[in-house]
Amino acid sequence: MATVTIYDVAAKAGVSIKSVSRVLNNEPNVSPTLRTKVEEAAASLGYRRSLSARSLAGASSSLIAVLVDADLTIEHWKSGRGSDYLGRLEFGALMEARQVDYHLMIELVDHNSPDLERDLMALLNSIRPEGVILTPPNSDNIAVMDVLDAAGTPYARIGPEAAFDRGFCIEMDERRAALEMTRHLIDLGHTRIAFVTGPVAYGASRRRLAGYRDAMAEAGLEVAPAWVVEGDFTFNSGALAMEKLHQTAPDITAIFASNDDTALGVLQCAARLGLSAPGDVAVAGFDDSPGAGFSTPDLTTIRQPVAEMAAAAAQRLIPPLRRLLKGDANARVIVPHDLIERQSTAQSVR
Amino acid sequence: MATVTIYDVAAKAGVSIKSVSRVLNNEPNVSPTLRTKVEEAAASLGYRRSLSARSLAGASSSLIAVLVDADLTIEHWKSGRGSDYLGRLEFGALMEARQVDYHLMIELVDHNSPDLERDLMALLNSIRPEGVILTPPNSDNIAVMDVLDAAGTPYARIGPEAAFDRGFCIEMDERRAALEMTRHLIDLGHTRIAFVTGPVAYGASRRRLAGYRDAMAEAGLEVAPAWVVEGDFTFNSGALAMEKLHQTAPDITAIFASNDDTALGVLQCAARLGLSAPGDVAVAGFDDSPGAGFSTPDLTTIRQPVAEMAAAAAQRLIPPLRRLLKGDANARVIVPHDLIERQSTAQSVR
DNA sequence: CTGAAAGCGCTAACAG
DNA sequence: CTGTTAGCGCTTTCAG
Repeated sequence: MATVTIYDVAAKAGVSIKSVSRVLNNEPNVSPTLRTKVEEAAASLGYRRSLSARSLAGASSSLIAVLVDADLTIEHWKSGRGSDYLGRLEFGALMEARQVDYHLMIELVDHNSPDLERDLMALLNSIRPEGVILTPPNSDNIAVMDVLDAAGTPYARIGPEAAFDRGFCIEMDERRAALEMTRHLIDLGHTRIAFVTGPVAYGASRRRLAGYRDAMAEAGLEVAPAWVVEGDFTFNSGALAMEKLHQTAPDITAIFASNDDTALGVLQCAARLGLSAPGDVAVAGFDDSPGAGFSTPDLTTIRQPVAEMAAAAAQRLIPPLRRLLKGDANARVIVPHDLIERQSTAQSVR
Repeated sequence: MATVTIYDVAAKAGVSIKSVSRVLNNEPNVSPTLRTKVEEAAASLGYRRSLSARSLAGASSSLIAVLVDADLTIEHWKSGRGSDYLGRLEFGALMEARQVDYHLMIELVDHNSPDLERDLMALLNSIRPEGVILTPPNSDNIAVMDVLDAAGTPYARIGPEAAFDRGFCIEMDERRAALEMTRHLIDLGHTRIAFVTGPVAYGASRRRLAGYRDAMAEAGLEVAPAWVVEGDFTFNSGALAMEKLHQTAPDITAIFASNDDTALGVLQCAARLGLSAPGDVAVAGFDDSPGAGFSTPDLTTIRQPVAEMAAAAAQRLIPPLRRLLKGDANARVIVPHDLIERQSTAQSVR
């Protein structure tokens, strides 16, 4: 396992190490002959540049760091609310990164740790990533962005809520998606459509609610106050909302919940109340979380394009990829979503 | 953003860089005074060693690579069968790694690419990880293990199927878990219990089936041939199995499916056939995938301790952590699982 | 117990 | 177009 170094390649090709370096980095001023010689030597030796040497010598570290929130992850488990969000995110970023030999490093941060800034600074100091991908809730963490800006490290924020002038913002149009889903229900013949919100503190909740209202207004449908019930993105809150709606607005024919967990709760409670879905009440969710496809009935929902968002982030953070984007590398990107139609909204209203 | 180097710390502490290095690496022969001085200087400067410099100078790279299969991930999405497996795995490894300032790198590999060996070798050459975590199906990829062995890079295999003498094997006792689940059904009063298998090619499938048979035998219950139906870990195969069982073995009172997706399919088909669960038929799954907690009824299942397995892997791969393990660092680890009792097996047989 | 010197593999600046 | 010379920040010799 003798390590193959640039010297070995240079020796084999009969040139200087600088020439090898030039070829490897696609620098100008290299004769085709030399290029060929070097490439052949490198290939035959199975040579690969050492990341650390490169990084130490001042070139790119070829590293993208993904900052994942520890608290949120733990909370998700405890509440039994896991998702493949992270897996999809990483995959999307990785598919881009691997093309140009970049690597992905996953780091845990506590978004409300008092040492956050010190820790983050230390992290940057120690691994020197070329770019950082911020996942919620760190996508909106001012302290994190400040440290990153101070370090001069570019960052992409997945699903940011505000301050859209900082970093690269990679989003989906949640308001629009909620509008489309509501419109979908209206097209199915529903007119009395209830909405279960998420926690008011979340911008996503507010945007989804706004989209619902947009669609209703657009169709000239009034929204009775009783139709909008507060939830908190959990299964339980969905069940409670269903119960409440059953009492205060029994004449509704469709319920649009702010996320899938909530919608699943609605579904379960409806069954308990003897209401069939979609027969008595159509139900729609948001996120396309795992499980949405396996409920009875399976859930009509909006698929968040997580992998695509991560890919867009990677394209903006990795210089060789950004160059390919040319002028399209806007700082704010809206990635298209999908409406996935399943059984929970299957038939039109009787 | 002037980078803080070991020289800055040495200057501030009034010692040589070698002394700083000694303190940082917990080397012997350091006077307490010196140690304190250095530690204070380092802390006040917010100093953090550069990973690349350390790695280049021949010390540990402080890197653990996680090899994730690209094909499998893509396939999971297409089939709508996402899970939080990867998220849990990374979290478990990260919680250990961060304690000793190790980092996690995620790499995609195609387990059946023809260039697998070349690519992997190049990867090792370029990032020089201290250890590698192999996730299925690469946990059993001989070619991968050969490359790793040749490079002298330690590796931990999550959920290996065979060749238990290679690398660190981190497993759960699937046979035992299946036995316990079956026993649980028997304790509930069931005697006619069906089993839906996974794909025969998977060792996990075979072990789960064996556990089922163990428990039945142990209770002196015979297994009618019609009770064991072949599935393939998908939702659809569960629905098909339920249909088949309804025709060929209508008198069964419980169904144990090899994984949650399959169990969810069973559940849905049962509902379609007018069978209530758990009233007419109790249903149990395996994996505790997201969604298992949100079905109607929610699913009794076995929780795979993925995070714990990853933690065990990290402990064995990261030298400073392994030292803490002392003699307990066996090459083969069985991590305890949990049986999660939910509504789908709620009441005992009528 | 402590320090000075050498060099890991690479790129950057400066020559030719 | 190509090569030489210094380092990057650290750990490892090897001397005190």
